[in-house]
Amino acid sequence: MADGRGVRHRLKDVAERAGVSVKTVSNVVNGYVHVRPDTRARVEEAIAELNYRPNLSARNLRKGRTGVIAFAVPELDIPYFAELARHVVTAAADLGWTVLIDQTGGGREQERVVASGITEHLIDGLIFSPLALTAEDLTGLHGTPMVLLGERVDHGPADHVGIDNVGAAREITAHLAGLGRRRIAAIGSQRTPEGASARLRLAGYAAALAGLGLPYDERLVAPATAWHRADGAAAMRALLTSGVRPDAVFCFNDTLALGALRALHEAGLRVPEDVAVAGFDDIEDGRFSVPTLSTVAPDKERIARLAVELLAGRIDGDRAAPPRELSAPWRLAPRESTLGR
Amino acid sequence: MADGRGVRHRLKDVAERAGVSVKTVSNVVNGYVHVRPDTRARVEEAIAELNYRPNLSARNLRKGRTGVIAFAVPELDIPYFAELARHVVTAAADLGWTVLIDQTGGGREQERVVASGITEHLIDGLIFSPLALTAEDLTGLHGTPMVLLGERVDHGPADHVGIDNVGAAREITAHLAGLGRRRIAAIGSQRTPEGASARLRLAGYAAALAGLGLPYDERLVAPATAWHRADGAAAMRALLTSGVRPDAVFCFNDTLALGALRALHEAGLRVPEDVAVAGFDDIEDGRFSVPTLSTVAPDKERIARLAVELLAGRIDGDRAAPPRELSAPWRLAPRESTLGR
DNA sequence: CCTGGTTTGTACAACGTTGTAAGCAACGTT
DNA sequence: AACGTTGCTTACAACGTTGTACAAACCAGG
Repeated sequence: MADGRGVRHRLKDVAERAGVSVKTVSNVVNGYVHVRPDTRARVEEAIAELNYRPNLSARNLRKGRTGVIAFAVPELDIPYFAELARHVVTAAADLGWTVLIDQTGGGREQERVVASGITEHLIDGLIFSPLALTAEDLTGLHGTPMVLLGERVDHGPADHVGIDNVGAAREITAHLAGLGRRRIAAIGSQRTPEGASARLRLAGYAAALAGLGLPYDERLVAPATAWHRADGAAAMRALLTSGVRPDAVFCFNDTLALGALRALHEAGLRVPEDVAVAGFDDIEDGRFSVPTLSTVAPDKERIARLAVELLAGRIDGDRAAPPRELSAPWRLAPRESTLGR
Repeated sequence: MADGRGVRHRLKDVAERAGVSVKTVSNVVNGYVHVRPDTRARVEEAIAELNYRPNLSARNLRKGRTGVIAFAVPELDIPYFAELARHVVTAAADLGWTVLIDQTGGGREQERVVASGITEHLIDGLIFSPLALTAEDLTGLHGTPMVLLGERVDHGPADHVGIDNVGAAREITAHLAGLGRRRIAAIGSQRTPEGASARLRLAGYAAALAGLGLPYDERLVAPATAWHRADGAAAMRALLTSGVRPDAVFCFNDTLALGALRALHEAGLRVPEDVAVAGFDDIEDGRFSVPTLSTVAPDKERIARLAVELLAGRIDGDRAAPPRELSAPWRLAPRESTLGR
C-alpha cells in the first residue's frame, strides 16, 4: 500500500511500523541470527513497504569503515589506466568494496594531496598509480592503507604491485633482434626523476643489446616527455629526420607505438618490412591497429586483483607489517608490427 | 613538535590543545568569520600540529550531504566513456564535487540496481549513461537526483543531456555522398529496444539518403550487437562477402569504424580510395589511426559540464521541477578516411 | 514448579560533526 | 549609570546507525 519511494526513511520509521525496537530492525538488516521468524518477517515487510535504505554516512560513522576504496590514476582516458580501472572495479566488487576513481592529473603536488588523504575518512584505503611522487612524499603519512602500482615508488613505505619491467623490456628487444634487426631504436626515455618506468625499460633494452653484442647508440634513443600518441609520433619523426635509420623500434608503451606507426605511415615506410615496431601494455587499440601491434602484455587482471587483495588485507589486518612487494606475470604478444601478416 | 601523523584526531583533540571549545574549532575549519585573529591562529596551529582532518562521514551525516556524485557507465574502458568520465571528473571538481565512478556492465538488472540507488546516502546525485534501462524502470524512484546521458531514455522522468543524433548522422552521411559515393553502407544497426542511439543514427542515415535521392538498400545496413572494434570488423567482413560492394560506410561509433578499417585492410582494400569510412564520437584513437578517422565530434566537455551543472541544480534547488532536456553541440571532423591525404 | 541456561528483544550511549540558542564581554549611546 | 548592540565563544542537541549491557520470555531437566 504505502509506497514510500522518494522519501527517506530511517530505522526508527521501520521500527514503528513493525512494532519493534530500532535495534531489532538493525539486527534484521544486518542478518543477526537470533530474531524470531515472525518478527523478522514483519520487519522485512515494513522495510519493503517503506523502501528503506540504510544511511551509509551514519553506518560509516558508527563503524569507522566506509566500504569504499579509491583508485587514483594520472588520467582516466589513457587506455592502460582505463583498462586497469575496469579490472580494479571488478576485483573490488568481488570483495564487496566500492571504488571511487580519482584523477590526479599526474602532477607531484596533486598526487601528494591525494596521498596525504584529501579524501580521508571517506575511503578505507587507496590504490595509487603515481607518476611524479617520490618515496619521501609518502614516508610518515600512513593515515590510510595504501597500495602502489607502477614503478614510480618501488620499495617505498607501502605495499607495491608491479611487473618485471627490465625483464620484459629485454625480452621484447630480443624479439626484435631475433627478426634480424640490428639498428633497434627506443622511444620514450626520460631524464626526469618521474621516469621510473622509462629508466627500467631503457635498462632492459640496453641489457638486451649488450647480451646480443649489439652497440648501444645514443642517437637511437629518443626521449618523450609524456607517453601519448602525439609524443610517439613526434619522436618517430625526429628519429627519421636525424639521419640514423632504425630498422626496428621499441616504444616504452603502446600509445607511443601507435603514434610511431602513424609517423612511419606518413613517412611512407612499411611496417614491419622497413621498420618493425613493438610496444608495451597490450591495450585494446593495439589489437586492431593497422598493422596490429606487437607488445608486452602485463596481466592487468592479476595486477588489479593483487592490489585489491593486498589493500583489503591491510584494512582488515595488520597495518604495521612491513611493506610487501608483489610481481604480476607478463607475456610477449608478437603481432603484425613485427611479424608481418 | 608533536607530529600526530598516522593517528586520527577529532575536533575535540584540537579544541583541548588550543584551549577552546569544539564548536570554535569547527568554526575555524569552516571559515566562519567571527573568530578573533589570535584565537584563529591558536586553533590553526593546533590543527597543523595534530594534522587534523575532518571526518567526512560525520560531517555528511550531520549535513545530509556527501559532496560525492556518481557517474555510472556501462564499461570504463570504452574510449568514449573514458573520455567522458575525464570531463565529468574535471567539471565536478570545478564545482567542488568528488566523483565516484560506477561500472554497470550495461545489463538491465545491474543498471536498475544502480538507478534505484544501491549507493544511496553515499552520493548526492547520479549522472547515468544507461544502455539497457527503459523509462519505466526509472519512474517513481526519485530518491537521488539524476541526470541521464545518451539516447536511451529520452524524455524520461529525469533531466537529460544529449546531442542531435539524427542531424549529426544525416550530415556525415551527406558528407560521404558529397565525395561522390553512391553505395553508402551503415554499420551498427540494432533491433533490440536497447539500440536507441542506433535507431536515431540509422534514421539520420536514411534521411540523408532520401534527401539525396539515393535508394535505401537493406543489404547495405549491417547490424552489430555490441559496438566494439571486433563487432565493426565482423560487420565489415560480412558486408564484403555478401556481394554488395559499398564505396563508403558510416559506422555508428568510432570503435566500430576502427574495426571496419582493420577488416578493409585485411581484405586489401584502400581507404578512402576504394571505401570511405566515417565514425561517430571522435575518440582519441581516431586521430592517430591509419588512416585517420573522419567522424562526428560531439562536444564532450560541454556534455559533461551541462550534466554536472544540471545535477548540481537539482541537488541544491528544486527537485520537483519538470525534467529538462539539454542538447550539446557537435561538429563534423573530416579526416583521411574520407578525404585521403 | 522451580532452576539455570539460551533465545529474543530492549534502552542507552556512542561515533564526530554542525546548527541553534544563548551567554558573556566590550563597546558606544542615551 | 543603565542600555542596547555587536563580536566572540560556548553548551547542548541532533544527524542515523550499531555495540554493550541487560531484561524478558522461553525452554528444558530435575
